[in-house]
Amino acid sequence: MKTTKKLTIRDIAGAAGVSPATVSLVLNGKGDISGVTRTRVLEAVARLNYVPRSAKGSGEGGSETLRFLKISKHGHTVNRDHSVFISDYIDGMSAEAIRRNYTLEVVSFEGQSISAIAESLTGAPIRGVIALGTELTEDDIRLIQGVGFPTVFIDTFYDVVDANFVDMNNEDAVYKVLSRFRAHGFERIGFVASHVDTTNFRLRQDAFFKNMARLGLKVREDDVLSIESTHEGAYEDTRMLMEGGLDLADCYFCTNDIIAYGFMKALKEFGVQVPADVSIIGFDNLPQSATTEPPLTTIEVSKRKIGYLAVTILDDLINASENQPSVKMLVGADLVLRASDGRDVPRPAPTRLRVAKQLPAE
Amino acid sequence: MKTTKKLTIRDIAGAAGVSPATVSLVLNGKGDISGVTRTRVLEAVARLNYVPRSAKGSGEGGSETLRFLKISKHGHTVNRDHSVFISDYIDGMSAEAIRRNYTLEVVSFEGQSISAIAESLTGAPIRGVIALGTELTEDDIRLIQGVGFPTVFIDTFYDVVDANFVDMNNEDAVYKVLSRFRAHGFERIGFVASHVDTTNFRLRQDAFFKNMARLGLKVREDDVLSIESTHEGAYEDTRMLMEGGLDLADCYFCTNDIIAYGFMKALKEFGVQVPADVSIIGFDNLPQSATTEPPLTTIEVSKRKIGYLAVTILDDLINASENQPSVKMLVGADLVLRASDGRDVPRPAPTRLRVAKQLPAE
DNA sequence: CTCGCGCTTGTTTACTAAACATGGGGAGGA
DNA sequence: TCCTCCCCATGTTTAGTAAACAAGCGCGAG
Repeated sequence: MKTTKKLTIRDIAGAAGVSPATVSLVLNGKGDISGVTRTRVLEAVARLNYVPRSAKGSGEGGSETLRFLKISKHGHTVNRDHSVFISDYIDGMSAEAIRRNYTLEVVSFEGQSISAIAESLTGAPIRGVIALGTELTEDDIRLIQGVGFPTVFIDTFYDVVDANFVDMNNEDAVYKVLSRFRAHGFERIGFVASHVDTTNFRLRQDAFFKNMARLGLKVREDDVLSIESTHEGAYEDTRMLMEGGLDLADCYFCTNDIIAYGFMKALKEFGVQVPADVSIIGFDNLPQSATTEPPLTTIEVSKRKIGYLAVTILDDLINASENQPSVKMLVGADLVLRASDGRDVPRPAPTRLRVAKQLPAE
Repeated sequence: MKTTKKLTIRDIAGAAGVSPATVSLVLNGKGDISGVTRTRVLEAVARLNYVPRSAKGSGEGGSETLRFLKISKHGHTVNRDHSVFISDYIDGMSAEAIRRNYTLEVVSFEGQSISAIAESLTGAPIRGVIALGTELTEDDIRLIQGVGFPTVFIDTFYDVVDANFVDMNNEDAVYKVLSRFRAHGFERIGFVASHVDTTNFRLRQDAFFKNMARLGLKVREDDVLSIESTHEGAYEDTRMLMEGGLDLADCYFCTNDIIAYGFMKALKEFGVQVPADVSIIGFDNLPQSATTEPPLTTIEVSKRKIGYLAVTILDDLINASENQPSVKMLVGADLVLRASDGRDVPRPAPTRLRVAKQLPAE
């Protein structure tokens, strides 16, 4: 007879209302267990403070663990405003990690040096690393990869760096934005850049110029603005620009949604109507973009897909029997149409003649 | 009441002594079914001559077939000289298709119009398409994709086209070539382009200029040559250039190995020593490159990996429950060092002063 | 104290119950 | 007679368990 002191998996099963086999499957991340049942089991484990009989000190399942490094060097882009997309990345990674019998652990770094981060990996009981590369430089990436674990970087992309990347396809996304503006017949297409230098912001700006050329559109130098990337900073910088007598373009593509919110807020205070006076398209489709005034047309990136593909590529690296060529993946994005880009609200600017262009098939 | 004439899966289940769900799993190759049980079910199916209600006339297993379109529009690059890399693509695709329970069928097209190719797909009993995109234009790609099957294009890559691609990373590969030449201290780095316009050739040429700039190297306009892309054509064109008094650069990166063979053969006939007088690096690592005189330093692309990844992405598309963002993948490559690039054979050109540059870590 | 055996604990395999999705057939209406 | 719509039969999928299996712990005997 077991004592009342020593818990077994059968006690957890009874407490959770499932079979012992199900508890085992949950604890080992195997089988097809629904989220509801999994939660119930894990709650029973926590409540009863169950420790498996064969538990190792702390190496529980460690040899099959993937570590996600959530790295925020300066917090300008990896911050609470963007926690929803970090969460989407994690959802995508977690689902696929579980499917492939890995445990995904998440380790956050805020302000730590990259060498400290690299050092935290040394000797860690993990099989591979997925690193959030938003705020990482090329050298950062080489340093993390130099630790020697199979590694995939997400939310960043560098040419000629021999590493594995999964990132959004900024170029294709910006092409969709600018095609949209061109379809509206806008001639002065502006861009709101960010003071902060991250890879994706830079890629987006490069894509702006490249696609303007590709679409046969001219860029006016003073239609390219640069403002702070926090909501408050974007708002203040835009106010200052407006106070400085900014001559508005027909429309602006903003580097990301946070910048677009601040930009729109300041425009509103100066009596500028969006999209009647100036159209705006953002990038990220944060949840708030559906509820801004007006709701923001924006680019939706499938962050879950990025997370999923990162685990796919990482698993290949882990299981490869020989040296693998690096793989760089770009995940496409969709334009989410809302009110801010001006489709249904004609621009009431009688002092300016708009030349109708041939509209691409839409 | 069902008649004795019309069998259902429930009759088979009864006859085999299993549940209808198990019969379904057996017939669809899913689930974890033991060999004993599977045999029992299949015997009952055969004995009772069961035909599923939704059976198509000749579609036995056909719905799980992937079709590889081997498309040669003009044969300048998709030809016998390159059959080894087509074969590598197929090997990679085939192994992964089998692993995912697909049949890979290969259909060759030589000189046919793209609309005829698209038409051959209409109504075909297949689940998805992988198309060799080497000689395809953007419009070709849109036409094939317009048929409506899940489709992945390999050996090509287009920005802003909303399609799925798996291609070699030309930019990273060319960076390795030029880094190598720079490491040798070469100042006049030449490029041998191809008369034929395919995406990869164009990407390779773009990458040449881009990486020369990135590495702080100057391009001399007359060091960029353009010759025919067949072995014979490359040889003749080079002979003509030499007869026209070509002033040779220190080294040349050739668009592909076939071009490099013809180029080297003609140089040899004019008494030019490779790599003593001029160094050469090719691209593709065809088997012959190991046995040329001298053996050719070249770029090795893992074509099997490309084939493998194409099936991976295609399977995701086929199984997706909702519209998927396009995915564009670039597979890295390795520089295969042989004799042709001049590492161990100093250039005996006393009439020209070579300025030593600081060598990057190698 | 050590060794061997039996039993407990946890895991895995292979199947099914039940829910879900699809399409065929029948009935009704034009 | 033909066409359309709705319902139900058929087949598939999801998620859980029974039962078999594997490993190791604990207890008893020498």
